[in-house]
Amino acid sequence: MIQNNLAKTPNKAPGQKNCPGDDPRERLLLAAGREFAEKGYEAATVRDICLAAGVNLAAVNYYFGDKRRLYIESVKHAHEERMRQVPEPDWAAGTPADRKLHDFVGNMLERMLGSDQPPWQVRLMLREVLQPTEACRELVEDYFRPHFELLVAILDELAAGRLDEPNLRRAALSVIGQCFLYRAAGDVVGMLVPAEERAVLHTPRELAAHVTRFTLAAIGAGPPLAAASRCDDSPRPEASST
Amino acid sequence: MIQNNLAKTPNKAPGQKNCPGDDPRERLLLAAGREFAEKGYEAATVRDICLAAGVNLAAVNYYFGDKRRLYIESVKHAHEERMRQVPEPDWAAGTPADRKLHDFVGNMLERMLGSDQPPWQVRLMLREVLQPTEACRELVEDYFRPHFELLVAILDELAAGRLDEPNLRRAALSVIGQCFLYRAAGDVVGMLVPAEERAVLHTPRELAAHVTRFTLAAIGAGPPLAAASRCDDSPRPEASST
DNA sequence: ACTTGATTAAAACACCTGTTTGAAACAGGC
DNA sequence: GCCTGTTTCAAACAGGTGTTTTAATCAAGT
Repeated sequence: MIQNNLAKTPNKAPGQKNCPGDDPRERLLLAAGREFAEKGYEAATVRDICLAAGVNLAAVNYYFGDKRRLYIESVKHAHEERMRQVPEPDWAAGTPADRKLHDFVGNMLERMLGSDQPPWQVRLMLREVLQPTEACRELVEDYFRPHFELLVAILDELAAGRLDEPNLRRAALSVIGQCFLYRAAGDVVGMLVPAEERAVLHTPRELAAHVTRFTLAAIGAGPPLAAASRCDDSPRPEASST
Repeated sequence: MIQNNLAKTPNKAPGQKNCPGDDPRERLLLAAGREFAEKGYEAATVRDICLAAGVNLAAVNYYFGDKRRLYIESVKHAHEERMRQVPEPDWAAGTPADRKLHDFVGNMLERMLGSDQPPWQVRLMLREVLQPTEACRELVEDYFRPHFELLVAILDELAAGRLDEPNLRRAALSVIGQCFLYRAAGDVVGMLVPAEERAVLHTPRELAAHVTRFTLAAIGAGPPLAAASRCDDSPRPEASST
């Protein structure tokens, strides 16, 4: 009768868990993620979460034991789901590096901003980035570091070995920073840029083009933005191996 | 006896308000700012704030009427104080634009990261940026927009009129984004970069140098990072000097 | 010295929070 | 049938929250 250790997973139907109203545990994870993402850990209440999930108040204790553990699990869940939603691009051998960079940036912006509207999973992860808790380290190792290393490798290819590791890392952070701003400070950016300009130029696709051009020029693998340079016309063909 | 409208300012000694233990209102504003910056709006309690400020619990109601209004006032207060602490650079006429960019970036990083440790005022403003409340619009108009316009003007000077307004704005956001990342996601950056490298290269001074070089190269006003270009040796003298 | 108004202090007030309880409902095994 | 373990439910708990009240204190003003 006394439930000292938590019920990991309900006993019924362990095979089929994709039905929407199926698993109360799954429903809790989903509702909790949404609520935490929107309001933050403190402001989100387990009562609202349970109400949104359509489960009893005691379920959070039954399945997770604690609000804190529910939060951690919901972060992991969101991150796993988001990884499934947006897979890393897989390039054919011989794809030019500048194309890879463009795809990578586009992919990252797509994941951050979403094609239609920013997904709550990213907002939840953003909270972890800004104020790390226990769930953060895992998030970094499983999710951010592989992407980061991939970006560094692409930049290394673009620089053709002319940049050492520290400079490659800083350049990678410059790329990420450019994208990250639109995600984290999107509201403020929206106040600084005219609305019509935002509607046209601040789409994931346009932003990806801008960030890619900006970065290629910065590391010397593409023409500068203000393109009236001395060595124009030939935008450095060395990095477009094809 | 009944205090329907709030006491705007205490009656005693309106002239001298710089004494540390002087004005309870001032002390509340300070303690509230610190507390809100560290824990966020919901997690910070008026009891802790009053304890830290050394005032009675009822003082927050007496001077501000409300927790929410105390928060808003503390944000404004922090922003005003931070503006006083780090004044905008004032260049002599004829200062080369690339020098201006370097100073601007250094100033922004200094303000964001602090020379010794990140100031709580910025952390408080950061929260507003990430999740705007009523205090945000005022913050943007009074604080961010002037800096943003200044940066756009510098970039315009560097591009020598070869970039239109939208592109200038996007370039400015690229500059801000590069700096912003280290502030907002500093912890995650710290996990991705080796500690010794961070200690040496992730200081405001070094970061300013990197961001400036990156940006100058991107808009075509400086040599690219991987500097083995075809038109090498002469890194576009139009904006050099120093 | 008395009055007046502003300020402080302690206690109490509702209300909401995360968490726990104990019993009821449900399943499958014998 | 009955029993067993799992899952749900409504109610209550203990503690903390923002806010309000009430009286006490203080500093002039006259």
